[in-house]
Order: sequence, then C-alpha cells, then structure tokens
Amino acid sequence: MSNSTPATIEDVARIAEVSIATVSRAIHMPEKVANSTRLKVNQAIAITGYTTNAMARSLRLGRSNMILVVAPDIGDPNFSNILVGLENEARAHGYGILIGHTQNDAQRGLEYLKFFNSNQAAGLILFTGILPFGHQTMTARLPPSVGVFEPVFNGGIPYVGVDDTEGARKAVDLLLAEGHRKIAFIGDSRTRLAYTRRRMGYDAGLDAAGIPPDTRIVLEGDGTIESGRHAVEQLFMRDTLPTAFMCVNDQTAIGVMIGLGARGYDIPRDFSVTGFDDVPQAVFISPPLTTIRQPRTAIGKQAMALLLELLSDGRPTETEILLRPDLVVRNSVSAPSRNWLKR
Amino acid sequence: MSNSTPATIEDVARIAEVSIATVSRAIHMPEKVANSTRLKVNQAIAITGYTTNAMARSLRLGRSNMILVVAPDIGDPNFSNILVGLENEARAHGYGILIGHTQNDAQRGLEYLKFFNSNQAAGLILFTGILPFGHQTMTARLPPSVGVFEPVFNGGIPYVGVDDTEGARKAVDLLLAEGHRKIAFIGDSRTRLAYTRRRMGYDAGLDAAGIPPDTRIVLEGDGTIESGRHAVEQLFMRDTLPTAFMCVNDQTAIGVMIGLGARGYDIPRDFSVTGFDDVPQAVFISPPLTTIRQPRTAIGKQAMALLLELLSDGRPTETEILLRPDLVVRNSVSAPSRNWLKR
DNA sequence: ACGATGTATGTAAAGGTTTACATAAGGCTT
DNA sequence: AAGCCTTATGTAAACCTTTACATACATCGT
Repeated sequence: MSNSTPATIEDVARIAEVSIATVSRAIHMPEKVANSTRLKVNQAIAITGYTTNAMARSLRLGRSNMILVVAPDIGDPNFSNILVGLENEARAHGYGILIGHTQNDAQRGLEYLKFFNSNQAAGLILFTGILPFGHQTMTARLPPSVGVFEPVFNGGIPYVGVDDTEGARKAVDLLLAEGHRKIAFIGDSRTRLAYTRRRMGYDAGLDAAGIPPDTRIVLEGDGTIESGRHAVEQLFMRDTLPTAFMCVNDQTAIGVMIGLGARGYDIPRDFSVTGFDDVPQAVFISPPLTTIRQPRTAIGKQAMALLLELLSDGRPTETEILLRPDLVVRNSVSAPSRNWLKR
Repeated sequence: MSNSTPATIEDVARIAEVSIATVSRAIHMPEKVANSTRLKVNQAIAITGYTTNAMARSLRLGRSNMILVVAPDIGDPNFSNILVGLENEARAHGYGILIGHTQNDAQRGLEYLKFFNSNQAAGLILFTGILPFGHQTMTARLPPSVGVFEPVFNGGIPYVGVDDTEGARKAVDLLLAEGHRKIAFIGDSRTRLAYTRRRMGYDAGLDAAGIPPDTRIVLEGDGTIESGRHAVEQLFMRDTLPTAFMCVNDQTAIGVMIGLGARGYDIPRDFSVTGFDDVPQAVFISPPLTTIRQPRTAIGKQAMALLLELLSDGRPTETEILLRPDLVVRNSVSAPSRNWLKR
C-alpha cells in the first residue's frame, strides 16, 4: 500500500492472477476483456493504487500526453484565462499542459523544440503570431499545432480567435449611436491581422453610417499604453481632434485615457474611449472602460479541442475558428459634448 | 537529417563508430571519455541532430526533469510573475515546469498526484497554503516540495515568501509619519499566517508610536474586494471611523476604496488607504494605490532554487526564506484631513 | 619481465508499458 | 464430429536510455 516504490503493471497482474497484457487491455481496451477478469483487474488496481507510468507509456507509444503552450509573455493579462480554458479541456482528455514563455526571444523559443524531439510533448499551442523557432528550418517537422488569437505565420496552422471585424463593428456602432461623427481609430502594427480586421470593422461601420473616412484621425502605434498616450499628443498637435477614440486594444485605450486626463479632460464628458480585449484592468481604471470582450476561456477550450482532434485525426476539420466577441458597456462612452459638436 | 523519426542514440553510435554506452557517457560524463572519441561523438550528434529522448531517460532514471507547479488559480494576478521566476530558474538547470490549477478543489488537487506516481514530475511547488491532496494519506510519500508565499500545512515543507511583518511595518510607519493616529487594520482570515504576521507589523508600529491598540477598528474579512467594501460599511455603522485604512492585501484595499468612493469620499483627501502585494491593477485604479510590493520574480526564482537543491541534496538548507518587501508610494495616502482630526 | 593499477570502451540488463502474434477454448455450421 | 470462426488470454519483442560489470590495453614500479 504505502510502499516506497509505486506499483507497476506487474504487481497488478500478479494480484489479479492474469498477465500484464490483460491488465493493459483491461485499462485501455476494456471491451476486449471478459467482464469477470476486468473486475479482478480493477480490484487489483484499487488494492495496489496503481497508476500507469506515463514515461514508459510515452516511450512505448512514441508520443506523450503533454501539450506545450508557448507564449511570449506569461504575465500578459490575456494569458491566464486562456490557460484555464486550455487546461480544463486538456485534462478532460487525459492530457496535461506544459508552459513555456519565449519573452519574444527566438533563441528561447527554439529551445522549446526539444520537447518535441524528445517526445515530451505531443502538440503545440502558439500564442505568438510567429513561430518561435527558426522559420524554414523547422516547418517540415513541426508538431501538430494550433494558434490562439492570431493565425501563425503562413504555416497552414489552424487557429482560434475572435471575430475582430464584428467586434470592432460593435464598438463603432455604439459610438455612432451615441451621436459621434468624428471617431479616431488608434491601431497598432499594420502587420498584425487583428489590426487589419478591427480596422475593417471600423471602416464598415463608418461607411454604413454614411461618414466618409478621414485618414487624419486614423493612427498607428504599437499597442502599448505609451503608444496610446502618444497618439493623443499627435492629434492635439495636428489639431484634428475627434470626439471619440476607438482603440485597437485596451492597453492603447488606457494610454489614451491617461493622455487625455493629463491634459485635463474628463472622460466620458469631453471624449469617449473604447478598447478591445477586456483585460482585467479595464474594470478598475477610472472611468471603467467600455470595451469588447474576448471570450478567453472559451477560446482556450476551443483551441485545445482543435489540437486534440488534430492529434487523433491528423487533419484539422477547420482552419479558422472565430468566436463572437461581446460589447461590454461601462463608463467611458457618452454622447459627444456640446462644445465639440460645434467644431 | 530531416528524417521522419528522430535520431536515437544508436544512430549516433553508428556514425561515430562507438558503442551507445560511449555516446551516453560522452554526453553525461564527458571526462570519462577520451578527447578523440568525444569529438567523434559530438560530430555525429551534430550530423544527426540527436536529442536525448527524455521519456526513455526518465524511465531509466526513475525521475523526470519536470517540476509541477500547483496553484489554486492561475488567473491570480500574483501568479504570473512568480511563474516567470520559477521558469527561468528551472530552465537554467535543465528542468521544465508543468502547471496545474486546483481551483480550490481538493479532488482536482488529488488528481495531480498522478504526475508523481507516474514519474512525470520530480518536484512540487505549492501556491496554496494547504496540501491539495488528502492530508494524512499522502504526506508520507510526498515528493520534494517547496511552498510559495505561505508555509504549507505543517508538513515540514520549506517555503519562500516575503517578510510580512516588515512589510506591514513599513505601511503603518508611512501612515504614522503622515500624522494618522486612528489607523484601521482590515485583515483576512485569522488562519492565514500572512494575516498574523502583517497584523504583528501593524501592532508593533502602533506600539512604537505609543498608540494603544483599538480593537474596534481591527476587522477581519476574507481578502476579497467585496470584503473590503463590507469592512467600510461595518465601520460606518459602528461610527468608529479611522482616518486611514491599512489593508492586508490589495484586493481588500480596492474594496475599501470602492466602498469609500460609493459614500462620496475622496481618497486620499478624506481617508488614506494602503494595500499589500502590489498587484498589477494597483497602478491603474484611481487613485493609484500605495502598497507593499512582493518581489514576485525573485520569490519564484528562490523557490525553484530551493527545490532544485532539495532534489539533489535531499535535505533543504533552509526551511524558510523571507525576502524583503518594498514600500511603493503612489497616491492613496496623505495627511489626515482637518475634519477628521477634530473628531 | 611481470603483476598491479588505471583508463577507455563495450556488453547486456533493466526500467514499465503496449501490441503483434500465438495459443487455447468454446460455440457454430454442416 | 470435424472443421471453422470468435473470443479471451498469454508470450515476447520493442520503445530508448543508463550503468554495473566485463574486457582490453597501456603504464608503471619493482
């Protein structure tokens, strides 16, 4: 019972008075074994407290029951909820997860490949939009992989994300409904698909409202708080002020709010601001940010489900799964102020 | 080269024209092998791109190179930075980390034991103050373990945390220096060691300032935002108002601030508030929270270092490592307002 | 010149599992 | 009752390492 060394399949076999092959079958292919023997085996397992040695199993099978999750930054507020979804789904199917963070360092990413060479992981979940490994070199023998949030590279890797266009459309429609006509769009890098798609939602919303695009109030940045702040300064410099700021993500929106606050303006009285992501901070900042929620736990769950499917079937059923983002109305949006309307 | 199956030690041996034993030795005990052969082996490894199969190695050695990290909630804002520290240190020593979250469910915690039975993990890092497994049953065959933040149970498991007493003392001293004399302490559960210790710092600070303890303004809660809010209501009901709230953690402090805000008070004009932890939100709330920082990355690093030591030596050098917490001054503390001083 | 000592390498077993193949027994068909 | 199919179980090989033990050879002291 409380032996020093854990019970092996042989211990079970001895007690159940069957061969080890039968024990293995009783566990993994119960229908192939007679009811009476299955019972004996189960009893023996209960007595010994046997758990199958995952190492030996993986060695024999040539694949492990672990999934490697690689993210550029574990501390990213978007990360942890995704992880919950990933982990729950994995566990439900007998898989565990392994976490690696690359800190945006390709070299470190590369080191994670050893988990696959050495059979320590069977599949890969990628958070970064790029492969964390040297590109061409490895694409050939890449393990079954699924991207989260963003499509990966061009490697034909399926991914699970959110319908960015629809989400952006919801944000812009809210602002339009409040009466805003001059709505700035503060983006991040044009190379990111999320930017392109959210921008599409913005453009479409404006177009549907009959408002001609005004490129003077469409800015690019890098998605950080600092970049949101900078965007505000730029607009004040140019004297092309909008009445509302629609931001590509919450970080940028927070930056915008800080920038506006520093200039003495009140939100939402003087300007309205929307974000995208609904990071945990969004509810704590002042005023609480109206934003678009990414269903993170659901994304994680779907991504893992897709990967598990990939692992068993070999081919993905879908190459892109987009979940529906929700508008979360808080306190950073109101009708444009009289003053600004006059402009 | 780009074979479908990864190279094994035998491939290397064949190319280097030595036995597999020599290859293994060349890798793990290089000094035991002649220079010339070591060179040949290294070349062969380079040619084949060989990586040792961790499964086979673990099976043979009877231990793995993975560390299981169990936390009640991966989404906890305290968690991710710790993880960075843990992971960096682990990787530096050839270990990887495995993450599990129990969601405060003992049953789920129990399931993680299989990682040890099956040799999938060599050691354990515990975030929860309690063992996530059935208590008495398992203590005997518990793997090498280290606690983080809090001592674990009574199982003689070493842990790495922060000097709570010193941190609390810094907070209370700041409030005293600002001129506060009536300082409330909002705690969480008395069963938590962190509570006891932070309370000790509070008591000591008051004592040093010659202020007699006033139990009417020392409250208990459960460490949540809601509980902070509730504490404010209680104090208003009883009409025993302090001029400052010293909170056992940031969540409670945020709750206190929300509660005070809801009653129309301004912080820090009407009341001062301090927290403990310096969670990421602390800087985003309004006003930004003055709090005590836990050096999270450092804690993680130390905890992992301690565990690794445990794994090799068998016995821990220290049973408790406390790091120094820092006061982070932001905007939630000022001198008590005239009005309140009169009381 | 011989045994002793030391160094470098090879041989083979062991670690726990899964599974192809072999065997045995029972039930059908004719 | 003979042959055949089906079902249940056992035997043994394979997965890839590490390492105790054996072997071979060179070096050294006497």
